[in-house]
Amino acid sequence: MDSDADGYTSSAILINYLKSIFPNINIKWELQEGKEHGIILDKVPSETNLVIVPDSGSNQYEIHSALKKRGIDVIVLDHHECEKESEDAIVVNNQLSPEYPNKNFSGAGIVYKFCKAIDEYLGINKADYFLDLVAVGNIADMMDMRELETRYYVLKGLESINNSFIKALLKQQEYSINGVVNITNIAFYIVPLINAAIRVGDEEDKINMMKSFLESNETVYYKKKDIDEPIQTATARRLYNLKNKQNRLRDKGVELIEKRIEEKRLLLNKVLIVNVTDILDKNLTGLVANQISRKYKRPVLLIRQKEKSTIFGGSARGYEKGVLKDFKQFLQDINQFIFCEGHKNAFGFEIEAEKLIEVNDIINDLLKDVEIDVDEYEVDFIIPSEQFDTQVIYNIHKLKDLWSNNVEEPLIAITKISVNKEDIQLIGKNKNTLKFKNRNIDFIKFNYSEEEFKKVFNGECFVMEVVGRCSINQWDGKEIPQFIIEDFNILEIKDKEWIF
DNA sequence: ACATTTCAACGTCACGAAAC
DNA sequence: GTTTCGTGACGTTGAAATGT
Repeated sequence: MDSDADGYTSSAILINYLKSIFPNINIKWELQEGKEHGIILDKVPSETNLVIVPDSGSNQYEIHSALKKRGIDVIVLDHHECEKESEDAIVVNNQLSPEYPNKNFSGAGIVYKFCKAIDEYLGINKADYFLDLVAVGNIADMMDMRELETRYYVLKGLESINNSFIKALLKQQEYSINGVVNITNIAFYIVPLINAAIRVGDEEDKINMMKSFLESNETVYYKKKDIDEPIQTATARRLYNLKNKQNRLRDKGVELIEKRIEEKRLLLNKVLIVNVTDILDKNLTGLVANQISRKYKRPVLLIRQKEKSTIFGGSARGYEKGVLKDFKQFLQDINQFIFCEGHKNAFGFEIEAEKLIEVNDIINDLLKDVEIDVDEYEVDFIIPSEQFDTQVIYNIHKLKDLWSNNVEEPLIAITKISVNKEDIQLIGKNKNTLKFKNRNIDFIKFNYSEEEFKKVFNGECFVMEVVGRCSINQWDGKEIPQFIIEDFNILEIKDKEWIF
């Protein structure tokens, strides 16, 4: 099984399902150690009858043939693109089938469909019980949620969480999740825990995670409280701590890279290209790249020399708020990379070492007239403040369970807001939350420092435009509609404006 | 989410007893 | 008299737990 969240969930669906209908079935599972995918030939035990590969393995043609020669059947349950259908394995892959229109269904989804087919064959209905795992797998694998079938199963899965480990993870995060099990909360508070275990956990952590997904009824001694607790509870807590550990490691990495950027004066470039060979853990490259691009407000390429070769590989991040909205396309158009694969603003790449300097020059030339670190927002709605009311907020909030990958919560610009100085304040324990009221709606901006406040709000009345998102603040049993500011602009400073 | 508090592990240093 | 070894106090560090 693959070592990513979709790999874990798809394998768990398969094993849990098979065990539920064939209680005496003998299943052995094997974890992939690194980022490799598919079957490892040497790890297939000699007495094996059947190998099933969830979430990968479509293109392991030679391995399929080798296993076939040993008299072992292979079933591939995959959603990754590949050249052709293997002749020596049974391949279930939505990308290969012209008959099956849904190309945005992850490994967990394909495994579910496979179980559904067994259901039909046996005249039973057991696969649906595992839709919670289907949901987590598809959310984790960033499937396009505009795909109606995928979204249907995801929402259905989240309606009833059956898996004891997902339950334990939700319990661990109950403070943040606040009882709302929707796509956003799974994506922000559950999936990152699984990913943290995969990135910075050790072998034992990963095995415990899989056991937990497999509904193991093992208990673990919890020394601090002197009790035995279910492995699911212990693992959920462990993953939470691993997430903290990951954050610390990430921040340490960011510090090192920042130092390098300064020493090498890399900010003179429009796109940051930083060599991180030997100074940054491989598993953290993407996370660190995120932080760096956010901090310096520009796209970043963290590169690393591939062992014993002249090729550099690495992790790229676009600056989403910036002028370049599709960094991958931008780099592909330069035509110098061996490949760029992944999402628009988060992807991996490889390039010949000798081309790096040239690429840097090309980028600087292409962007020579562009101010790279300026924020530019693509908003979904522009609403003049006099048309903005609480009804808008309620209407958007009603849809909160739909927000997901490619179905993002709308980003809204409110224009022509006029506020008097005395209606603007810094609140909170740390005095770092900006708040003002306009036409009876609270506008909030988090993390706004006192010195910034003094510098910017220097005058009597301010005309501004803001971009941000609608939300409803639930506090003390009350629901208060509010607008969370992401960024704002002051257009004009005037004398005080009287309402009457 | 993030800050703060608590806990556990580790290294090191000093001291003294035992070994040489 | 010198070296080695073990022990325990102490401080440092990072992990884990808790609190809001």
